Amino acid sequence: MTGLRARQKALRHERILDAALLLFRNAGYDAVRTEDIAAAAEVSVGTLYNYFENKGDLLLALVTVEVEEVLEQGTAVVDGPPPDVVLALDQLIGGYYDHSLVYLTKELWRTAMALTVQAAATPFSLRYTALDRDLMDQVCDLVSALQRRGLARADVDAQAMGQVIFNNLNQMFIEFVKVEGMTVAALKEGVGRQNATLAKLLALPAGPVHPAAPVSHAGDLPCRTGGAADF
Amino acid sequence: MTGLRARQKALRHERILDAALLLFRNAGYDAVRTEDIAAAAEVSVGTLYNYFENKGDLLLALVTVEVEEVLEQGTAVVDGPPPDVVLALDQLIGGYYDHSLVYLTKELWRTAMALTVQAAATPFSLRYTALDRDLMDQVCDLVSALQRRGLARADVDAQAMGQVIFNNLNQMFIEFVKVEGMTVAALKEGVGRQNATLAKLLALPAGPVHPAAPVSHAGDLPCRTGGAADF
DNA sequence: CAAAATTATTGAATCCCCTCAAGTTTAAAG
DNA sequence: CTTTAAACTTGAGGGGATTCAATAATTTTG
Repeated sequence: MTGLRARQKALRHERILDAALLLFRNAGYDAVRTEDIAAAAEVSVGTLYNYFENKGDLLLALVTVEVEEVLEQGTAVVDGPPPDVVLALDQLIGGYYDHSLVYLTKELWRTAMALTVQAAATPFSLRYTALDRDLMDQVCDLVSALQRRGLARADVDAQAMGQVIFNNLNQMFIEFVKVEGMTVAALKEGVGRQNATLAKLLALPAGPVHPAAPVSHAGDLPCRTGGAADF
Repeated sequence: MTGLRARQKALRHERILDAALLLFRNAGYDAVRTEDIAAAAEVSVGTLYNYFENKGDLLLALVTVEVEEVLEQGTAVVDGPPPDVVLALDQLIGGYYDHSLVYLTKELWRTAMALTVQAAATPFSLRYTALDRDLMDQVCDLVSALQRRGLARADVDAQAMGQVIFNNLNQMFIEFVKVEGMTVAALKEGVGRQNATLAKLLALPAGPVHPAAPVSHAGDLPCRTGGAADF
């Protein structure tokens, strides 16, 4: 069986995360002191910093759980999208948005997104950035899938289009969490209008397409986004 | 002539901003203490807080200057865009990007963008949000202008398309400032590829367009973005 | 099983942002 | 030119995140 030390470590780790989530949700990120979290988790402040780099990293650990679930949920849509560009985008992106407030509040999202922009390289900040990349790839994959099924123009760079769609939905989400009063429905409506505009352009031309310059697909491989870090 | 008090106030205000910019640029935002800024500006810490809400507000005051100049510079492109969608977008957006590192460093941009996401309602945070809105409107206006000149499909919602293009360029800028090693050229290349993809779809169809469902333009009025706050 | 080695925990001390009561300077009133 | 009022400046102190030297718990070794 696993050593005592390992078991205690896992227990403490979980107690800290649980305590942080509860306190953050109830009182808000800023109002919660590291001392409060430590007390609720029945450890000392020093121990808390043994498990997480800093207060922000603790929040990001919670956020990554949320994003992982969203990502998992999205695979179903990519694998079997509705037979329509608008519907497919609405379903994938709507799924993201619907899930976003299950664990976290807008205030926690604001703080988390702020942290990922500035915090250079804490473990969970890197993890979050990777997950963001995965989400973008998922959108790219959906565009590809729609093309393969003949539901969208094939002579379009699916990766570039996916990036645009993702960056837009991401930025719109930021606006959403910045405005306390805005509902998920309103967010969906705004993004829906933008996606409808793109979908219209992605629709197949009336006549049969002369297959000029179809973008190479590398078979059915999912499209991996060329990373900014590669530049 | 203006009273002594008013003159001293203006002087102090400027000294504080100058000192902050110099120190922030040289040492980085986090490494500079409010005490350092106060000392460099020859005021006390308390006075500094009489002029700005907090350390972040001081940075945002510097950022808004940058954005105001970018916005001003962009009007020329909207008023007389190059006769091609790709060129027009490259010129407007390239102008934004080229200007971005004149006063500020990537680190300062990261901090500033993080602040605008979380800081609900300090004076300069609101000011920055408004400027961001103006930038988005400028992109929308450019799309409109291209349509009016017959350079882009008229049956496209210019506002929605402008929002998408802006959100994308904005998000790409965030990625740019997150990666220290990435050059402006690399940023432009990435966004250029995305915009080229959109531009291709925006191009006029080969034959004469049957004017089905042209989006109403409300004359030549610039398009004001429906605000998130309106929901 | 006791001693040594390793790994974790602890909380007092440090650092920095920001506040506010007391003091100072400028302007207005008499 | 005083006196009074208004506006502004000041810096010590409060509060919270983070560190680290001392201490304790667990594991390994002989």
